[in-house]
Amino acid sequence: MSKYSINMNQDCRLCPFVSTAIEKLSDCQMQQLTDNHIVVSFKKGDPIIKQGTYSTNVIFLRSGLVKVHITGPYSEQIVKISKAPQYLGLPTTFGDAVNQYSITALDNCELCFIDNTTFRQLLKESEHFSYQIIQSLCRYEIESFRRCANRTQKLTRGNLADVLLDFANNIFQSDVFTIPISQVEIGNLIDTSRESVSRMLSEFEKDGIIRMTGKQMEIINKKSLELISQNG
Amino acid sequence: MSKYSINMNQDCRLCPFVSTAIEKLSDCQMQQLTDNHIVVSFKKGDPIIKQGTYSTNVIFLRSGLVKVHITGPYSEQIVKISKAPQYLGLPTTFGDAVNQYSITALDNCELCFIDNTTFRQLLKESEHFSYQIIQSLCRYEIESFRRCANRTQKLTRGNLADVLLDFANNIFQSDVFTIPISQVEIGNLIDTSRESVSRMLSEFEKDGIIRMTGKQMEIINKKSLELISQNG
DNA sequence: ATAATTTTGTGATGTTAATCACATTTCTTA
DNA sequence: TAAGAAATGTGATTAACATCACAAAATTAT
Repeated sequence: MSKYSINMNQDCRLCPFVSTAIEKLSDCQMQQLTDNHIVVSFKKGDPIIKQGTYSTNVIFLRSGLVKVHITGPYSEQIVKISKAPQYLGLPTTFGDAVNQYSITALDNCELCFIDNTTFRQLLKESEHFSYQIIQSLCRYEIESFRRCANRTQKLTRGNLADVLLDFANNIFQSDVFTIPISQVEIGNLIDTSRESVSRMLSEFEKDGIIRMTGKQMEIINKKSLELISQNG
Repeated sequence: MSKYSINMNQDCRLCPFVSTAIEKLSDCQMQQLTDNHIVVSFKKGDPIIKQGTYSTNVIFLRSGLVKVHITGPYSEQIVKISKAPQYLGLPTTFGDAVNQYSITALDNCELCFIDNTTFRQLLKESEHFSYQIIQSLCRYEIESFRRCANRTQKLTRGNLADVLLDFANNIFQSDVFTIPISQVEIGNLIDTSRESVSRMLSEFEKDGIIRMTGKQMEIINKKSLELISQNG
C-alpha cells in the first residue's frame, strides 16, 4: 500500500546522516559509495527487512524509527527499537543469505540501500571502516545479552518501566512523547500480554507516575520509574 | 586454586585447532601470530574472562568446553555453552574496555591468549580474516536473538528438552553423555529454578525419555524430546 | 460522515513455576 | 575415612501472569 519515493545518487559527502564509520573514507571511496546506493522513503508500518527473504542490500537508516523483530516459537518478539542514524540489520545481511529477522518502520523513514559488493569493497579497502563495523557488531551483541538477561529476570513492572525510560532517555530525549507502538507491541517487546501492559499502565497512572492521553505519554515521576526498574 | 600450565610460542601453523579464519593468512602473518601468543591450560571451574575486569587479550579456545555467563539484575544467566575450536569473547574484547560478561571453563581447556595489537594488525592486513570475523560476529548475534526468543516464549519443559538436545546433537554428538553442569546451572541457562529442573528431569525419566545415573545421561526417546521442544 | 476495524480497559478464572522447607544423596577435602 | 559442603529430590503454598470474555474507545477506510 505504500509508494516509496526514490532518490538516486545522493552525494554521501553531503549527507547529514552519514555514519561515523564512513567519515574516514577517502574521497574516491566516498564517490564509490555515492554512485552505488539509493535513498528510499518508507512510511509507518512498511517492512524494511523481512524474515525469510534473501538479504540483498546493506541498509543505512538516515532518519526515522524502526523495530527489529523476530518470529519466535509462539509469537512475535520485538528485539529492540532503533533510531537513526545507524546501519540496519548488518548481522542478518552478512550472517546468512536469508534474513533471520525483520525490520519494520515505526514512522516515516529515510533509508540508504547500499550495494552489497560496494560495501564489502569498502570493508576491504578501509581498515578503519571495517574495525568500526566490527566494534559496532560487538556492542550490539553485548547489548543483546544484557537485554535478554533483563527481560527474562525482571518482572513485567520493571520491564515496562524500562521501556518508558528508554523512550524518554534514549529515543525521544524528552519526558513527553508519543508512544510509537501499540500495547500489543509493548507486550511483544517485554514478553507479556497486552492485557498486562494495559493494566500496568493504568496502575502507573493511578500512582501518579505517568500521565496518558491516548498515545501521548508524559512521565511525571521519573524517580519512581527508576525504582520500579531496579526493584521490579 | 589452579595452576595454569603455560607454553610459549607454539607454531600456529602446526596447531590442529587453528581457526578457519586464520587459514588464509600469509606465512609472515602466521609467524607474527606464533610469536605473539601463549597457550594456557585451564581446569574445570577456572574463570577465563571475568565480567567487570579489563579485557586484555583475544582468546582462542583450542580444546574444552566453556560457559558464557552474565550477571543479570537478580541472578546469573548462562548465555550459552561453547565448545572448541572457536574464539572466545570477541564481543566483550572489542566492544568495551571492560568485560561485560564472564566465561568459565566447564572442563579442562586449552586456550591461546593472543596479543590484542597483533590481532588488530591481522584484521588490518587480511581482508579475508576480518571478513571471517565479521561474519562470525553476525552469526553469533542472530543466534543470540533466536536463543532469547526461545527462552522467553517456550515453557520450561521445552527449554529443558532443548538443552538436552543441544548437548546430544551439538556438544557431545552422542545420545549418551555426562552433563557438564549442575542443575542450578541448567536453571541459569533456561531461566528457571533448580527445583523445577529436578522435577522435570524426574518426569522425563518417569516417562521413559531419558535415563539418568548421577550426571550420566542417556537419551532414550529423542523423538519425544523433539516433540516437547516444539510443543512445550 | 459513517461503517468497519483495530486498539484498549477491566473483571473472573486458571496455570505455570517460584519459593519455602527439609530430607537425602553425592562430592570434597582434611 | 569421616566430616563438611554442595547438589539433588520432593511436598506444600503462593505469586505473577496468561487466558478468556466482553465492553468501550479510537483509528482507518469507504
